Amino acid sequence: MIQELKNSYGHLFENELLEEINNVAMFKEVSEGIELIKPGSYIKSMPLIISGAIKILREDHDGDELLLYFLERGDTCAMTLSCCIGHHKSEIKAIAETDAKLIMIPVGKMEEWTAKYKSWRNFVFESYHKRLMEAIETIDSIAFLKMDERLLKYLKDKTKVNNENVVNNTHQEIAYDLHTSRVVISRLLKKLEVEGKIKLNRNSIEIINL
Amino acid sequence: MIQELKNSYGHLFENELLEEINNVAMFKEVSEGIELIKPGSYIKSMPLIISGAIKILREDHDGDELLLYFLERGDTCAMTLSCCIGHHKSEIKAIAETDAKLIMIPVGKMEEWTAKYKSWRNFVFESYHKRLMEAIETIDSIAFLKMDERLLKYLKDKTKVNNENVVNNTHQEIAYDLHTSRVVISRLLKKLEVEGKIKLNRNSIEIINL
DNA sequence: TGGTCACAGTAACATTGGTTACAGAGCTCT
DNA sequence: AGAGCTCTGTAACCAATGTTACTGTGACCA
Repeated sequence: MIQELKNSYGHLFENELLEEINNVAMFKEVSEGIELIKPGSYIKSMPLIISGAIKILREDHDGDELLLYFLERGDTCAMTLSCCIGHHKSEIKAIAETDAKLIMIPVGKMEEWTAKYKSWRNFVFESYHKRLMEAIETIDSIAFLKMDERLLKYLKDKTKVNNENVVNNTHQEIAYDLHTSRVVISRLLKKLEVEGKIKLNRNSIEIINL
Repeated sequence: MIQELKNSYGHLFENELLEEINNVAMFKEVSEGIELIKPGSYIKSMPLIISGAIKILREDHDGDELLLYFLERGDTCAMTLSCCIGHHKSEIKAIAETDAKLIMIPVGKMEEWTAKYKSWRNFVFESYHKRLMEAIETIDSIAFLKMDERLLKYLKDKTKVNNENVVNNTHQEIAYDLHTSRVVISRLLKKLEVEGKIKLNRNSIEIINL
């Protein structure tokens, strides 16, 4: 584990902290589609992402959902952070977007490291900042963009986190993430295909030129 | 200053920290409508709110804006926090919603106190958590609610932070906060008046029963 | 090979929200 | 009182998005 840890977090943490993490943390591999966090649950450990991507969703009382953002290598979940520290319930849902490798850190250590390591404090603050900015960026998208622009942004984000130019999703799945209906997505995707920006196939979308 | 500080933050911080704050911080009074933070600016001190309310807005490239949330007594600005610590630019706009009293803490002390005082760390983390939750609540509103419900929520929030059952705003001002048009707001307000929930006057809205 | 199923395409329509235009009402200043 | 201003009410219309319903098609399986 120590090697993977160093690859992803070596530039952030001093050796002593890396050692500590290596001693107490648990390595975890998850497959695409696995639900990592359920809304309303309490969380006992905090994930550092080594590889892969996690998608973070918000769910309303009717079970409607909306994609908030993706987490990637070097990221951690700010919601988990504050749940661990403040002992709040999770307010979000996390699903493995791809197969992913995680390092799970027990809650107890976090408070201790926050006092002890400046690099850890910086990491935690930086994580909060990034997540807050992502949430605000999501607000921008919903408030200021029309659905066609949101869809474009979605496709771009997807290709980025998946690191390939094919999006393997049905129109219905995309509709859930953007909190709209399947028909709307089909309509807009068709338009993008006519414009030559994408190529539509069953269960997948090939990105030509966004 | 020390007395007002103790009234608002005495339950959060130990005496030693309160003393330190008292020594280095600057007391500041602002009038309603004053712009405290401009988007794109760098921030050199962090405000603790003693009284009054601050409204936090997001602005897009065209100057369109959207209300994110209000800050009240006991709150601080998470954006300022991360700007100070991470030396990022401000991504938001802050305007005094009412006359307000603030205590301004110089950036330099924050890092120091984070290492030194557990209560300060908790305060900072708790602030981040609250702001992240407020941002997500805003996402909920935009994504899941229709304009009439958003307007209702807005009126409720307003009466809460202003602590009175009259909202002193024009329809145009409300429209800006909710990022819609004046006509839409007038239309919906009229509907609420017909339903007996509010009473409309020039430049103000009396809340009867939301 | 035919049945079944999930997925995608499309039309027709409903609803919400945004736009334009104009009239009237209240305030302020002279 | 009258001019000029801002604010509000309302109608008519338009655009974007959501809904319903139906069709076709590829994939898979018995």
